[in-house]
Parts: sequence; structure tokens; C-alpha cells
Amino acid sequence: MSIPEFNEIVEPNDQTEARREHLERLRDLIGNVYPNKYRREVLQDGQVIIPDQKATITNVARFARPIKDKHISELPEGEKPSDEHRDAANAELNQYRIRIAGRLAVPPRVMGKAAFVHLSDGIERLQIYVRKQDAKAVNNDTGETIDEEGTAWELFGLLDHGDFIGVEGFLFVTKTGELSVHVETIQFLSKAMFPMPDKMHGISDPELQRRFRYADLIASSLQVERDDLTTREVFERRAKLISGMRRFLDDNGFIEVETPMLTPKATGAAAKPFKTHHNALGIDLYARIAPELYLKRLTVGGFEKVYELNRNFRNEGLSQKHNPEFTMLEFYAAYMDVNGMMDFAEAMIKESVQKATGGSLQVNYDGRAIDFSKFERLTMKKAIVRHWREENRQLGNEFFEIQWLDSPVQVARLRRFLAYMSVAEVEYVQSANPTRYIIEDAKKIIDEKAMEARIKEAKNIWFSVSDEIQENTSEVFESFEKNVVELFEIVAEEKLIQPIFIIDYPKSISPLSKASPENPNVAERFELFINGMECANGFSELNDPQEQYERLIDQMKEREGGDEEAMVLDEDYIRALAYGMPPAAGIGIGIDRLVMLLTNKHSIRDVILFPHMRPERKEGETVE
RNA sequence: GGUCCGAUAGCUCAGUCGGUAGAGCAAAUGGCUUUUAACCAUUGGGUCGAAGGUUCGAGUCCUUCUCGGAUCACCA
Repeated sequence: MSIPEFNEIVEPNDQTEARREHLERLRDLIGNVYPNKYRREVLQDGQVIIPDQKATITNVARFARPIKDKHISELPEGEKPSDEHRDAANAELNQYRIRIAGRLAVPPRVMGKAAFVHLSDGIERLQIYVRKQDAKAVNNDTGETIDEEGTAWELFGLLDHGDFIGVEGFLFVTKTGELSVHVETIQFLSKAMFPMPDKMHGISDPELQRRFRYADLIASSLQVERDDLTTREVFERRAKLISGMRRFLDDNGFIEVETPMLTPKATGAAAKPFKTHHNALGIDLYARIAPELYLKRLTVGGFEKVYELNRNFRNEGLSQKHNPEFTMLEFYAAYMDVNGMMDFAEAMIKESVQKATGGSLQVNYDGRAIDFSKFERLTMKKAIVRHWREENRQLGNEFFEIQWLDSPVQVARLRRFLAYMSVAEVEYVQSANPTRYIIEDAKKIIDEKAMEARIKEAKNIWFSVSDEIQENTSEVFESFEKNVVELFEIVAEEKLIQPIFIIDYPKSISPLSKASPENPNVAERFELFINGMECANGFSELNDPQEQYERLIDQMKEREGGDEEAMVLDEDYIRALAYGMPPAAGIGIGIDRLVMLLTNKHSIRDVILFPHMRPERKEGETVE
């Protein structure tokens, strides 16, 4: 592996070379081109009224704008304020001496012996006005201003779009009514060697957006026009959602904890882990796939309400909805059951969504309104029936009278029908799941007459099923449960657009969940679906150590049977439960997916600052 | 892994039927002391993702490969 030259990283071309030359000329002019600090502040009558760390461009602009607005109200496009109003505004504004620093958000607009440019702190921008005869430069080696006439103007001429400078001067309003800083001293702070992203389009290639996130974020503050959230705003919204959730949990008596990221056993969820090795201990460790079992150990230990908001790692495929590391909020509350947890989670999500959106419970996702003000609750079977009937109506036939899928015969009938109607049979989509039922796709490839014939045949199959099914055996029952879940995924999942808790999961696929007191085959478990995405998963936690032991042993058997994602037995967890865990409910909430919904993003990589990508490869390098 | 789409100047993109490589922005030089996607004039800037093929001639057609995106299958 060869170490690249600086020039291979900052490749010389006409853009970078021009900037590099400017940097050298600046060095001759003012010395150190990367000084260590700049003191920002706002003064009135020699008194500091906004101190250094608070004197951001955003804060200064928000401080000064109301003063301007007192005299000059919002003007229509192209109209200028009267001299009288402007003089009044300036009389007040001129008394503030300000020192601000930021990045040149636009290329300098030079007009002979004066120039305008906007400085940005990433959020807001403030215009500065530099007049040749009024401005002095700062020597960065001595810290003193350079008295020589024209030095500041020369310095200004060597600035490029994207450079950082600090300026001192006074506030005023221009002829066109824009709040500005009349610059008296100018200090160079840092150079942008690369040209800034396109001011109209930003960075449009999604790969470059993610790979060079810093440049994408710069583009957020430079872009002139935009119709959706900038990248910066996406991540600000993400931060607000997360802080809203933390606040809600803290206010409700939860304590935030951190449990191991590197664990000797990958448990708590059904997933493949990343494996690593600890040299000193001489053991293999797994990046955690879920913090669940650790958090429940803490409820054993007496933390009645705990939460952890952090990363999980799963060594699985990447997709729009899947990143190898993703952020999950998990929390557990003693003495609560699944119903109490749904109430609580709903309240928490509502409040934090409002914090993130600035008050609204409605968001636009992909042209569709998603309404967080109402969370429906529906059993899995009812969801299947509801959405199956919708398909059925589209089909224009009404012979299916499914009740509530409460017998294996009904489930088997529906499943057989779907398998029969599958488009894969006519070899339209070779890779398609054979049980996938896509009516629109089917219509594309078979005409109406053929469709009618198929439906007729399906009808025969439908009624032939009952003879084959032997009810009331445990084997039939287990496959019945699995079929229900499968049907749910095929028929209903993608149609669950508005927030909905799906309840009554089969116990067999919920090894950490308690059974319902009403039905021993049903787990007290829910999943929250929004826009067809699973966003949360919770249940009444199983706290009987003996039963938990047996359920995990069953999982181990499935693992031996080839299910790589079945859970493994964690002996210490069983021991912990044996110390006694109070009845409790828990939930895991996929933060990235919620953020996607709140920011109208279709890819999880757009809501993760640095998503995992293939490494950059230079020409000539080969794949290993 | 399958299918579809894409890769042209530093950036965003055009490029007709196969016939001299284009625009805007950015850059360089000059002008302009209240502009704001500043403006005016001039100039430079290209291995058209890579390799091979067809052709008198390829950015354009064909084959293979690389990278990326979308989508399907697995998964939260």
C-alpha cells in the first residue's frame, strides 16, 4: 500500500492552483495564513453586549435585524427604502461595533474600489461591505493592523469563494435595504483549496453527497434556491427528534444508560453479527445486534425505567432501509404491559415529532400526507383481512368470504390462492417470491379472459383445501402461525401507511415476549408500521426464567435446523431473570426510519451522516 | 446475485442521422466606490469512465469490464 502524495489528494487543476497561488500571495502579505483564533463580539459604547462564543453570524443577524425592521419594513422585490428611513435605521445601527467571522458564502462581488460579499456561519448569512479606502488588513504574525494603504484591498482580492475571514466594523443598511457590516479591519482565517459546490444545484450526485458529506453540508449554506430540506436541515431535524425523545424519557423518570457494544454473544434480536477479536482477553467478540438483554438485566438490578439510544450493528445486506449500523432507541418500564407501552410510545413519538417539525404532526412523505396525530391498533389477522379484501375488490369478484382467519383452513385457502395467482407462474418476474401477489403486474401480462379463467381455477382450489387440512394438531397449528405472518407480510405490510400498531403476534416468533393472558398462543407484542416500514417493536417482557430458558432452547434448535438468525442461549441472562425481574414492557424504535419519514428521504443513507460505502478506488487499483 | 438507468471541462448539464467537443457557473486578465444568481469585455480549460471491436471516420454503434443509482430477492 503506497502513501498518496498531497497532490494526489488535493489534485492540481486550474481551480486548486489558482487558490494555492492566492494562499502563497496571502502568506507574503499577512504572514500566518492559518491563525489560531478570532475573537467575535458585539459592542455598544465600548461595552461587550454579545460575547465571543455567542457572537455567531446567526445571533448577530438575529440581534440586528429587528433594529433595522423598526425603521424599514419588508419591501416588495426591487423596491428600495427611502433615504429618510434608511438614515434613521443607520443612526441606530452605526452605534454597534461588531466582530464576526465566517465563510465566504458567495464569490466576492467587486466593483472597482468597493465590494460586497456574504459571510455564513452555516445557518445564516450576513453581508459585508468592503471599501478600499476604509479597510485595513490584520497581520497574522503580529496581530497588528497594517497601516499601509491598499493592503486590505489586496488581501480582499486574494479571497476565494469558501475562505474564512473575520471582520470588524459597524452595522448599516444598504440602499437596497439589506443589513450589512461596513468593514474596517479584515483578518484572513483559513483557505478553501477546493472550489465550492454549485450554488444553484449543490452536490447532486447522491454518491458524492454521502462520500463528501462535508461538502454537501457546505452546499446547504451556499445554495441559493431550494424546494426541500437542505442536508443540514435534515440532520438538524434528526437532532431535534432525538433530543425530544431524550427529554420526554428523562421527564418521565427514565435513566439513560450505556451497555456494551462489544459482546461475547450476539443476542436480543434475530440477525447476523459482526465478529471481532480481543487480543488481551483472547476471545472473540460480536458487535451488538441489540442491547435488549443488558437493559433487562438493569430492570432486574432495580432501574425501573431505563433507556439506551445508540447504535446497533447487523452484518446483513444494504438497502434503502438498511445500513450496517443504525440507531435504535430501546427502553424498558417496570410494571407496564404492552398496552401501557403503546400508549406511552405514542405520546412520546407525537411529542418528539412535533419538536422535530416545529409543531406539526403532519408530514409530507413522497407526496403523501402522514398523520402522526392518530395511531391505530389492529390485530395482525384483521390487517390481513382488511387489505386482502381491498385486493379482492380490485379483482371484481366477491366469492371469498374470509371471516377473521381464525382457522387453519381459512389461512391455508388464502395462502394457496395467492400462490396460484402469483405472477411468477407465468414467468414474468423470475426472481419473484412465488407467493407474491401483485394484481397490477398480473394484469400487464395476462388479458382479461385469461384472468377470469385463472380466478375460476383459483376458486376450485379454494374450496378443495378444506379436505386436506387436519385441524387441531400442533404441527398444523405451528405452520398456521407462520402462514399468518407470511400472509401479513405479503398482503398487508406495505399498505400500512398511517401510523398503526399491529398487535397479536404469534408466540413462536417472539421468544422474548410474554404470552397474552387471554390466548396462550399469542404474544403480547406489537410492531409499529408507518409508510409500510417497521418503525418500532415492543412487548410485555418475558420474565419467567424457566420459560425463557425453554424458549431460547427452542431457538437453538431452529439454529441447528439451519436458521442462522435464530437466537442463542445467554446463560447469564437466564441467571439474571432468576434473581427476579418485575413485570415490564419494552420497545425498540428505529430512529433512522423515523427520521426518513420526517425529512421525506427515501434512503436511510440520506439520514445517516457518514453511511458505509465501498472504499474509493483509484484508476488501476484492483479489487481484492 | 438478477433486471433497468447513468458516467462528457473544477461544478451542473447539452451533444440531432456516425462527420471539426458545446453552454451556464467557476477560474485567469482588465473595467466599474451601495451590489446581491452583480454586470461588461477578453482568455485559458477535455484521454468524452476503462479496454477492445465495427467503420474512411466513434462522445454517438457493438462486446467486455469498473464505478454509481434505481429496483427485485434476504434483513429492522
